[in-house]
Amino acid sequence: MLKGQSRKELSHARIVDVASKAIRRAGYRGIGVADIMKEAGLTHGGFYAHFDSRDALVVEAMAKAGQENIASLLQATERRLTQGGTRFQALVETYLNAAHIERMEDGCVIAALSSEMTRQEDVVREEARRRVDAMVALVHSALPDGSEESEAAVVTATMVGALQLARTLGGKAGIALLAQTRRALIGRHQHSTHH
Amino acid sequence: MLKGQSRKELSHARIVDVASKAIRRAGYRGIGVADIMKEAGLTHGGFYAHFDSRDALVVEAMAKAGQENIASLLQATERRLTQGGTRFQALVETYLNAAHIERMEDGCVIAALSSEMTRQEDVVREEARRRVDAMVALVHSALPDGSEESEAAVVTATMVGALQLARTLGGKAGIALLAQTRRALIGRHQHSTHH
DNA sequence: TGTACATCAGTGAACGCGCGTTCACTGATGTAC
DNA sequence: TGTACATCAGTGAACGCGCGTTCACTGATGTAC
Repeated sequence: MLKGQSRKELSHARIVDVASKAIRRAGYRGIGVADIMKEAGLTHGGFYAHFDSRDALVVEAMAKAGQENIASLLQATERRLTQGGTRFQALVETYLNAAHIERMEDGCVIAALSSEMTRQEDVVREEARRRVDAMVALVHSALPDGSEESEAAVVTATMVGALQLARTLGGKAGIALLAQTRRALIGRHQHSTHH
Repeated sequence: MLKGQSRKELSHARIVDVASKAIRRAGYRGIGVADIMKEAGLTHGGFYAHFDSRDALVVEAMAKAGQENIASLLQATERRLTQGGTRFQALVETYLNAAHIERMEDGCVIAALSSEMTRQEDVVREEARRRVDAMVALVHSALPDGSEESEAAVVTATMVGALQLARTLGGKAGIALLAQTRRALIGRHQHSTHH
């Protein structure tokens, strides 16, 4: 057997992938072990050969979701950059895009889960913290050189909060909130190149 | 019987009060009907004489929590105003106070539940929308005359997002994020009196 | 003022269901010789 | 190359538990006369 990944590793990756979408769509407790296994083409009995507990899967699923988020934000930002504007502007326009209101399962894991994070077991909370740190670092990297990390944290909080409220409001009000938040963030940071 | 509230009304109010704290502490699904009734000094069997369903209680609990939030923000803002500063500054300093990180059960119902709101049944989502609208209106009323409601919505999103991330980060990082967000919001809006 | 009855608020057992977890087993894959 | 055996990944029934909801019943409160 010389394949890059064993059969078990492939199954494992499929389960984590399904779970990373499930927790974003339905929340930490919104989908059960049996459903996740089924969606991954397996039966629930085999679950504990892959994970010590449901929470162990949740941790891996959050990590996967966060890494996907960062990768696709970087990629979309790069694409948008070719159309002019600053890197920060491109990031904000990608994250606060109206399309991000729907398809939560492919969206930001922090926006999907943040108000539930403090209520999770320690291992899960720790991963949540890592996700927030990684997102802040990404925003920081898009801000002009010399910007403070704390500034990136405020921007992150604004984007996450706006996306959540836009989802709750829904419809035109939601889209309008995202648009207004984009304008506010971009307007505010366009002159900050001389930091 | 000439009391202002009947025995049943008193029980009802107690149940709603317990639930309004429970959902903020533990989330929409974090506490069961039986526990809520017990905490209100009753047994679970009587629940359905008060509410058509668990969700019906959740709606009332959210409304209660939101009204309490607004009342106590107004009160605390007023108190802080006597020490100088603008009304907006007083509101931001109240909401983004380090004390708000803990004691979630007495804190902002939106920050406690926002990422779960989109996943609830319609009646609950509708109440969630009302809570967001009410909070935006409160922020709007604290901004200088002539400010746009959309500006208030962005501020609300920023405060809610910052509080959630601060809770997730915890410790010094959380407190620092709140402080930084306070500074950002207040600095940005202190010159906007001439709107 | 007292008795008889009706209504009301709450009790506690029971229901059906879904969930996380365990475990004895099976069929497929890989290894020894 | 072929046979015998060991390991591995996954199966499916079963467990204990907690939850929302229902319901027959009880004790207290209020009303009629």
